Amino acid sequence: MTVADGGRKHGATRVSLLDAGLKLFSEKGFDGTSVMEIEAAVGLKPGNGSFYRHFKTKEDLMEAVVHREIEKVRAWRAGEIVSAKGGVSRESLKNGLLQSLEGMEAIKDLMKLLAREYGQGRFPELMAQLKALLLDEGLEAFRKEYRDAIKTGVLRELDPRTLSSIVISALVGYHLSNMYFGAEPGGVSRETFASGLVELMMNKGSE
Amino acid sequence: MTVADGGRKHGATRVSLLDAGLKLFSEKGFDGTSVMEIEAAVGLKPGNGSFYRHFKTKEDLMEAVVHREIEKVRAWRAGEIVSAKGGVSRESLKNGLLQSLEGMEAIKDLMKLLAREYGQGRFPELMAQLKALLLDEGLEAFRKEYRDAIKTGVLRELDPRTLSSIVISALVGYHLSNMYFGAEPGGVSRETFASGLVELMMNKGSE
DNA sequence: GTCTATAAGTAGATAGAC
DNA sequence: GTCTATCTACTTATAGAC
Repeated sequence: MTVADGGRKHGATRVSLLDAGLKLFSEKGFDGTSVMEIEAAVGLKPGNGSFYRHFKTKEDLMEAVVHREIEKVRAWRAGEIVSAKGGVSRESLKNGLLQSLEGMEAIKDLMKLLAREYGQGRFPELMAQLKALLLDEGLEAFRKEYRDAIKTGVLRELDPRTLSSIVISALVGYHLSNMYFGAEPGGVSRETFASGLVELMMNKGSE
Repeated sequence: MTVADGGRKHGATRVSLLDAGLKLFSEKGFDGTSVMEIEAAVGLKPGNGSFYRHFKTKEDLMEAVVHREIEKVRAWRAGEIVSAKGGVSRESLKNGLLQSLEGMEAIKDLMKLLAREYGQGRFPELMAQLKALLLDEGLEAFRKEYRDAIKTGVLRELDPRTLSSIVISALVGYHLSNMYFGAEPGGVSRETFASGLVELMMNKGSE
């Protein structure tokens, strides 16, 4: 047990419990998931409290689950700072949007968890962290990218903050609709959605 | 008890229970809300089961709550079919968007409830109804409105279905961000958001 | 229509054998 | 690190007095 990993305990069962926790909490909610179910999901005899050899409480598991997912997102973000140098094009914009949608897809369960538990008053610090990570940081990244592109006349003349807000809202809305209802809004595919959004963002003559 | 109201029972306590149910279920979830809490919220002595003189089960209250809210939405929609005749303008578009945002604001609790309980497997018919009401019908209304405006060259040349999907996704994303995080995405006000979105939708020279 | 009282079940959590 | 057994608290729901 090193200092660097903050006292993380190893063990396959612990990892399985984290996996099962993420899945069950996001599907059925924190309250809706019993420790018995979690035990059963990882092959432990349910109702015997073997769970408590790995986590102090159910809340404890919740925190560990979210922290692990947050680290995953941070790692993904770190490898993602490529930021198309050499100007903004239809293709680079579209790719950026699709990448964001894929990023959200990758943390589907985390987003579901957030949507389900946020505002309940429980885990306030955890949820604040998630909000900053998913909304604030994402918005800031878009804003920077669009600011310059607007100056060059490639993108429509619009306050970069407003444009970023619209774009990220559209992406989040599209993703959530997919996530919750299992269907693309209006049957519009990811590709078409991204292309259409790029079309709206760009000035007509621009390439 | 008339036939027309489907056997609705009158009584102030029942109405209070519906109000408290909507509030508590949307805030803390169905599982996270106990019958005791609901009783306490309406001034009944908690834990004595007086609740059960009004509703057969807790599930029963949930269904009654959602049905009442659905009726509210339908009534609101019915009075809403004004649909700016005489062409689409910047102002009429913006007003339409703002009206949609206000509509979502008005059913905030219902949307929160939907987000929290949908996909949990419980109340599947109820949730399917909500989805159709909020997403499908809203999208169809937008699509019809935009179809003609695109033909006249006022709006950008884009498949009406795609445009509707983008617009409704943006509105939903913006609203959810407000709802969950208590802050406008990027600090962009409703007015600015709607204006910006209209700007993106319209052709540059159009009025 | 609200109260007292309570039944029956299930939740989170612990002690200790193996 | 999993199992048996159990404690305590809380939940939904009911029976019956007023």
